[in-house]
This record gives sequence, C-alpha cells and structure tokens, in this order.
Amino acid sequence: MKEHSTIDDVAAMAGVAKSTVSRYLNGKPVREESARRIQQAIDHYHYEANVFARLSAKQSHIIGIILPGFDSVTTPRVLTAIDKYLRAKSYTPLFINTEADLAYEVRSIGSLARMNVDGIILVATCITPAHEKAVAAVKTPVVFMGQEFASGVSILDDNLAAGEALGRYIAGRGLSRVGFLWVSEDDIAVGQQRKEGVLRGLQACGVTDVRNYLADFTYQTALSVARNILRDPDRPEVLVCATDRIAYGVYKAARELGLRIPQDLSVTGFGGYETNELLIPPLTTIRFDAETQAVICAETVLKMSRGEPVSQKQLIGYHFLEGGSVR
Amino acid sequence: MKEHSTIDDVAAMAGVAKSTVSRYLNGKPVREESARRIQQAIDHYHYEANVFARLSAKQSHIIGIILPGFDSVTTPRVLTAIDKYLRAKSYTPLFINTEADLAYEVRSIGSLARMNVDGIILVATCITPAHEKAVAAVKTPVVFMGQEFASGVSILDDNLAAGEALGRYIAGRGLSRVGFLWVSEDDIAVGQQRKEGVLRGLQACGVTDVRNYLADFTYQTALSVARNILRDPDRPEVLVCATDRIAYGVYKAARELGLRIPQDLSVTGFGGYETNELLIPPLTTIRFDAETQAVICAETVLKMSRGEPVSQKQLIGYHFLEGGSVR
DNA sequence: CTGAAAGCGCTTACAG
DNA sequence: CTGAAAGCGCTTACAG
Repeated sequence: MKEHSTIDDVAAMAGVAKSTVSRYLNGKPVREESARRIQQAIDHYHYEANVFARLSAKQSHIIGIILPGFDSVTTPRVLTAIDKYLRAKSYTPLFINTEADLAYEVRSIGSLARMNVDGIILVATCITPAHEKAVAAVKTPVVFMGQEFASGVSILDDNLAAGEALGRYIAGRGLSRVGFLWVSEDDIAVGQQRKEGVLRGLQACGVTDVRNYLADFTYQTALSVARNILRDPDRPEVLVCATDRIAYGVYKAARELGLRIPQDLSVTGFGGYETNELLIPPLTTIRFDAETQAVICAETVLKMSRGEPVSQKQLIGYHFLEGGSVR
Repeated sequence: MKEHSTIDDVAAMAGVAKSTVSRYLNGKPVREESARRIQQAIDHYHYEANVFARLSAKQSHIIGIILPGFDSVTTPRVLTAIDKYLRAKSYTPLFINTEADLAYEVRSIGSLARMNVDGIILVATCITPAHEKAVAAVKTPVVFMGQEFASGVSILDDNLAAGEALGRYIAGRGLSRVGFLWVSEDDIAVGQQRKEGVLRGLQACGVTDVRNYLADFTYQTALSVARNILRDPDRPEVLVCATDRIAYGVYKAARELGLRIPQDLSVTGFGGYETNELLIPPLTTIRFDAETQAVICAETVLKMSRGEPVSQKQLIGYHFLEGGSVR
C-alpha cells in the first residue's frame, strides 16, 4: 500500500477520471453529482494535492521570496506578513535565504523561475547589473523590496521624506553641530537616500555643520566607532544614526564615558524597534511600516502574475516617534 | 524557444541520454568523456536541475521545517543555522510557518510527507496526541525541537539543569522570598520543566517561600502583571522570569514605580538575548545555544533519513550569564 | 461537463 | 557505463 493517497485514488473512489478531480480542485465547472462524490473521496482519504507535482501547470501558485537573512529586526515581521497574505490567497511561499550573498541572490532568481513560481519577491540590500540581467532573462515577475530597481518594480520606504522630517526636527530643536553615524553608500536606500533626506531637512533650516562617520549595520561596529567619536571633546551635539541598532551602540558608548543623553549628547535612529521603550531615555526615531510594505509586495507580485498593471515604484509612509533622546 | 533549459537540452548537446545526465548530476559513475561533455553543456546552458521535478526520486533532498512563527528572538537564529547546515549538504530547506496553529502544524506533517521530503524538523511549542498520530502515520522521519516527544526523537534545551543552576545561585545570594513570573504549564519545556529546575535548585538550598504569578510570552502581559506584583509592599525579593522578555516587563514596571534593580528588587531571565547589554543593570540570565540546537536537529534528521541510528533525546547545554540584576 | 492521452522535468529499474 | 522506457502526481488541450 502506498503511503499517501493520490489524485488517482480519489478519482477511482469517486468513479471519475483524474482530470475531472483536477478540475474540481481548481475550481473549474464540474457536475454537481461528480463534485459531491469527489469531495466524499477527498474527505475519506484526507486527500490534499501535492503542490510540487504541478510541473505542467500554467500557474504553480508558488511565490518565491529571496531574503538576505532571517536575522534582522524587520525581516521576521516582513516574512510573517507576506506568509499570511499569500496563504490567505492559497499561494505557497518558498523562502530562499541567501545570507546576503549577492551571487547566490542572482542565481536564485533563475532557480525560482525554473521551479515555475508565479512570482518573486526579492528583499534587496543592493541591486547590481547582474540582478537586472537575471530579471530581464526570466518572464517570472519580480518585485524588489527595500531598494529602488530602476528597470522594474520596487516597493520601498520613503526614506527621503522620513529623513527630511527628522532633519527638520533636529534643526528645530536648535542643534547645529551634527554627526552622521552611517552605513556605506553601497546601500542606496539607507546609505544614500535616507541620509540625503536628513541633509535636506537640516539644510532647509540652515544647518550645515555636518560631519560623517562610517559604521555598518552591526551593534559592535557602532559601539567602537561611537567610542572614538565621543572621546573627542569637539564632538557633534547630535549623532544621527542610520538605524536604531547603531543608536544602541551610541547609547552604550555614552554610558561608558559618563555622557548623559540628551543633556550631553542627542541621538536619533531609524527603525522604531520594540525594544526602544526599554532604553533610558526612549530613542527618538522613525518607524516604517514593515507589515504594510510586505502586504503591498505580495499584492503587487500577484497582480503582476495575473498580468495586471502595477506601479513601477511604491513608497511606504513613515511615523515619527518622539522619544527623549534629543535635547 | 523555451525559457529555461532542461535536462533534455543538456543531454542533446552532450550527445547522451538524459538518464546519463541524471546519473552525472547525482554523482553516479559516468564515463570520463561523457562527464566532460555533460559538464560543458551544463556550463553552456547555465543549467541547474529543478529541485521540485524529482517526483519519482527516492530522495528529494528537501527537508521540511515547521515553525510556529518567524517572530521570536531565537527563531531567526535557529533558521539561519538550519538553513546553512542543510545547504552545505546540498539539501533544500522548505519552511512552513504555522503561526502557532496546532491543527495546521499537524496537517503540515502530512503535507510535507506527501511532498516527499526526506525529513521534517518541527519547532514545537506543544505536542498533542494529534501530533503523535500524524508522525506515526508517515514514514518520513520527524524530529521535534524544543519540546520532548515521548514516542519519538526530540532535541531540547536542558531546562532542568539550567533552572537548577539558577535556583542555587539565587539561594546562594541569600534571597529567600521568591516570585515566579511564568508562562502556562501547557508548555511542558518552559512552563513546567524550566520552573521545576529552579524549584529544585532553591529547595536544595532550603528556600521554600515561593509564590507563582501567571504571565505569557508577551512583553505587554509581563508589564501589566509586574505592575500589580510590585505595587504590593509585601512583594517577593526576587522575580524569577520564564524568559528575558518577561524580565523586560519587570524592568519597565520597576522603573515606573521607582524601584531600583537590584537594590529594591532582584530579577532574572532565561534567554540571553543580545539586547540585554543595553539594560541597566544587565540582566542575570541563562543562555541556551540555539545554533548548536539547530545544527544537531539538522544533523539528526539527515541521519534518520539515511536510516542511521540516533538518540531519542538530546539535551543542549546552557550558559549562566551573571549580570547585575540580582542583589 | 468529461475522459483518454500527452506532457511537465526529473529518476529509476532493466537490458545491454 | 549507457539508453529506451516507464513512472512520479499533477495539468492541459482535445475530442466528444
């Protein structure tokens, strides 16, 4: 005896051809009497179709999601939201973790296309010409999340607007000596646009004394860079950090050196992590709505798979969260 | 022209049968000359096999991972480690997110088996009779992670030993009025065994004044329960929390009420989250090695899929992290 | 509305 | 070592 029942078992029990069962499963018209018998057989066998056996189907009902890692503050929220949305539409999500390996990311586009997925969501950190080539080479729709994809569809945080709001706020508090604790410009969305936004906001209010410090996305690097910055008596009045995590490094370094936030040093972040409320004082930061972004990505990729028109570029709004970390 | 090259294209170009290509791909003996020509064709087409087309293969080289959600402190670390291990062995991980829906969890065991996966790792929160039935009904090996599975293979934290160590430490600091801020006993590993361990440690040192308070895994609940506890002047000297997140709630409530940690109140956690170093004072807690657990799970399920013998139960060690939250 | 047949891309005995 | 054929579980034109 086979371990699992197949469409043949159901067909045999219902007394119809398996093609009829297939039609029934896919919501195509079937005589009422057949439907009844098929459903009976399905119930009897606890039958459920093997999603991966639809090799010759036009639609696989599978969406591939390429991500640079599971380990970040927003990724789990994004994945949860995408997963939920897709399952509600009876699509199966297929996650590919690239561990931020760009070459693997590019290859995954091809692999997923070959697996006949109906669409791909790529959570991007950096879009290279190789990405563009890979996307152009497949007919599978691809949406980029988090970074702008010039020759295709992308859904991203409105970093420019959010940064500008933050820049105006900082200037509005009378702070004029500003330090940017930022990530590399390789990251367009965060490394360039987010910073550009803050700069615009500052400049609009006449603040031009700006210094730049390079960090990366890790807490450790932020901590050690912050230590150096803060030891300098001529340090900036406010450290604008590219992410909350970087701001955490500043908090720690400030504490080590006996500097009080915000009296001796102001700090801001980007992220709006839940853990912020544990900080003393709470961090002033910008929060992007990851869930909305995720849902829009999923929605958009499904639309594309049906050939419906979609916007080239969609921007997700932000929330300004005023903590107590700016004097 | 087809969009993707298939095994037929490669076979044609190499001038061999596709069965020969298949053998080559699967590392079975092939004449050197054939191998050379096949590899050439593969390179030419950038061919890569479609993992999901191996419907009639004995081994699919796919491992299913059933998890209750992406959103927890340890899950991303666990997923990253499993993913990495499996890919290194050229297995494809297939993640099923159940959002803690036990019925869906049970059904997923069947779905994955039907998809012909070589093994299943189930990140468990609660094992029901339905789980046991589902596992018994499939020949696919299943390992449970995080909860003990009496009738099968499980890999879990050594909560009993870790709890005991913490209990002895607390008693050793001279604290005698203890409060447990815990989660429901529905969770055997955390709700029962972890607490049992602490109790043993305390009792071994003569501490018996113990009160119990019920919370859950969320920060919000912990916060509101902690507020009530701490308002009582007759409150415990130390709050032993089932997780770090719960301890965070206590920190917050203590701050609101003007209680100093550890002078006015001692607190401990379980978890060893990275964010702990931001707390003032750092939290005294127990850390389990999620990466080790993940790797052992993956290793074990692969062994089982090869029919090799494995232990029924494997316990992961712990690290005691002394912070400054115990007087 | 339905069945027989061919096909999706791969693997697996079975001869040779 | 290799090829022709059958098969995995499903879907899809194509007749009827």
